[in-house]
Amino acid sequence: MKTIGREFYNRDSLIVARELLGKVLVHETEGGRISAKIVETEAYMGIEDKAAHSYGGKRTTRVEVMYGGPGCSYVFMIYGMYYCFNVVTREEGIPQAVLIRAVEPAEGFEQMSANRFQKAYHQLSKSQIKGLTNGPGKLCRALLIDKSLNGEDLRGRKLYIEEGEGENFSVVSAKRIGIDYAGEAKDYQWRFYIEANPYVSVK
DNA sequence: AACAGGATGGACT
DNA sequence: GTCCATCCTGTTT
Repeated sequence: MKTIGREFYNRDSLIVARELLGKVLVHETEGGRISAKIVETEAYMGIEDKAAHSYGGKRTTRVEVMYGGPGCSYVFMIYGMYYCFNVVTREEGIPQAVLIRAVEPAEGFEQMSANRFQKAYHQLSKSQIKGLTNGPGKLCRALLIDKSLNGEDLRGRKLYIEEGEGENFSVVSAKRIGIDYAGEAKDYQWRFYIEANPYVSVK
């Protein structure tokens, strides 16, 4: 399958967020290949977006990779126990990103199951299967994504995104999640997901 | 189904 | 010292 190139990411997050739906996130780990289809994303539009970590041009150690070139990862810790995985968009100096909020498992079910619940996949309950990767913190656990992958070039051999099957689906846009502090920006419909997909975090 | 509360630590002021 | 781009569990409708 074809890895997605730099120019794909060198556009506004609002476009990239939509187009990442249906693409496949791959992590080649020591325990094998884990992959999953991207089913829910959120656009963070940088300087003018009150919900973005880079709002107002804020430039700290944490957000530094958002100012780098397109197609790198931005991984940050949230609430002391979870990580969130983003793809950096736009050219160097313009700090935008797309948060990957939910994915649908494709390969590496046993590893994901162990990473999330320390159990074999066939031992999972129905709710555990449904909850395997349907949230930004959950998918990072399942795919073994942590701070050590911050700034990783997503066109490398370790962590990358591939073209999907090109199947047809409808895209739903909705308000972003968990950003009530962001003033009027909290109501922007900058979250996108594949309609009726069971792994979407919030309908 | 909806809500309440707690876990837990790094980044930032 | 305060704030999180979250998740899980228990309790109440």
